[in-house]
Amino acid sequence: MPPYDPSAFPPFAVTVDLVVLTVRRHALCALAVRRGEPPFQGRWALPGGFVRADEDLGDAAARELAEETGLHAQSPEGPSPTYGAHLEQLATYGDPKRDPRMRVVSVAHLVLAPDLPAPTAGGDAHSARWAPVETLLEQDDSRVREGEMGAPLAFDHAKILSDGVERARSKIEYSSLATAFCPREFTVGELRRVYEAVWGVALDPRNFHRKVTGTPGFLVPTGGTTTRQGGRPAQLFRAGGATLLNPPMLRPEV
Amino acid sequence: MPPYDPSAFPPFAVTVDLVVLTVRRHALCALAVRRGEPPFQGRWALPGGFVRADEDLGDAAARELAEETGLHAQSPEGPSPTYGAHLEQLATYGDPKRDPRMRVVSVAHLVLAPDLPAPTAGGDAHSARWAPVETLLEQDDSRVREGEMGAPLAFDHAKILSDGVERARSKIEYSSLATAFCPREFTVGELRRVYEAVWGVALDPRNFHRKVTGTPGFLVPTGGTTTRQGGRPAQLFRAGGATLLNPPMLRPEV
DNA sequence: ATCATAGTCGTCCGCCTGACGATAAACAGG
DNA sequence: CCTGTTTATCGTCAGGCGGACGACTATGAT
Repeated sequence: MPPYDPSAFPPFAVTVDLVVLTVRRHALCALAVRRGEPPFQGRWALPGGFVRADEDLGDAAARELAEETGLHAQSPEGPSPTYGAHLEQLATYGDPKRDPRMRVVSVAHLVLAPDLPAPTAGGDAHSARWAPVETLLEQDDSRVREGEMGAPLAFDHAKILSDGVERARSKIEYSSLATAFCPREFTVGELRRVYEAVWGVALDPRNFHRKVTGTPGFLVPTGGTTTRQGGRPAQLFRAGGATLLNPPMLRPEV
Repeated sequence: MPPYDPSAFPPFAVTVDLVVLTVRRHALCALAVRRGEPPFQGRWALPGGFVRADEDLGDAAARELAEETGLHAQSPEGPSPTYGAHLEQLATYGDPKRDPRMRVVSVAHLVLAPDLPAPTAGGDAHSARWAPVETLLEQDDSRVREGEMGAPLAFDHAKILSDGVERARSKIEYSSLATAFCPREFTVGELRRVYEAVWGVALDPRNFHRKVTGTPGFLVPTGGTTTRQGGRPAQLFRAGGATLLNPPMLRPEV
């Protein structure tokens, strides 16, 4: 079987970009890296890179994630033996003008990770940091301010980040994915603060407690307790086997 | 700004594949085309083709859709002036071995269309037909039978079709997308048959009627009635402005 | 000892849904 | 014309779940 005539189709570069989300200090944060070369030199961007010649898309995303954060990605099917982050494909962005240099199609992936100490400056990223998603998104192109994080994200990364945040917000409604933001063992209150940070709302602690402990397979108690949040000791839980929440967790109106 | 060194990244071909779903004779059906050339010559596959050099991904999907079916795709943002089908990006498939000829990344799109007369044999597809999704999916690789539709779909198209069907099944739960399967004006019973075909279940006509007519913005009455389904005349409705159903339509257990 | 903080259990009420009876309006056939 | 069949539409009732909120518990801080 002869290979395609290379002139019969347009050549593309294919990259993966990562929306890595975590909850830090009651705020939903995303990982951003500072670009060290044109275009958009000095601007913040989502981590990412080229897909290698013999690499699947998910593998490329997991490799970039490990290079940027040291996180071991957890494949969607079956939990991996080591504790890691949730990784799933988000969407693909292929506007012909999204990269001024050439035609680049980017397959964006969404990563939900527990709070990490600090981004490792390893890899080819010159610097990396966690930033609240509102900070990264509020910079619209009309008013580019100077300062710490004053310019909008490079390329179409604001759109990608926005899509990733929206996916996370809706997905924790009907799945147990919010536990991906928590450490291996966590309390009901810690899980509630995840929902509050991702949705940007306040939830009633009593109704939340009733809901999550009453959903079969969502949480399994480990037997231990902790007082790391202050107050009365709270039971520790681990994520249960259930992945779908039925009925879903209801996001409060407006 | 210098362009990339073409040797600095691997070359990819980028295609779009379409999962075009409709409801025909109480069954969820997908559009399949017969391949006229290797690989998988003579086998059924999803319609699709190369993305052009200066074409966005959604535009390529809409173009392929028009070539295969004559359908005018309705962009996600804002209904287009002419009546058309719903089109959205589904997922991207990039296994290095998914096409034996070369590295091909396929951005699959999902199309929900009302019942069409018959697929137009135009375009480069040698033949096209609607087939129930179970027929297309039940052929596993272990037992390739002869006959009308006896072989599994080409490439990884069974996986793509399966993902598209799953997306459609879950999306009609919490959105008004089921109306995309209906003609411009339709009855509550016709809409119910859409849900029954997509989910493969029987729904209570009275509870369904109460639910859909009680959800604000889902349906707007046109004033007319029809007896095309037999029995007592039924009110005609058009899809309302609401896109999200809150609370969602509940899919019966098991 | 007192207060602040966080966690956990219970109660009440309204809304939604599933199950299902009853009526209405067409058509087919005798 | 009458009757049976089909589909549409309206009502009723009970159970479940979620929002609002009171009450109590168990820590650490002052």
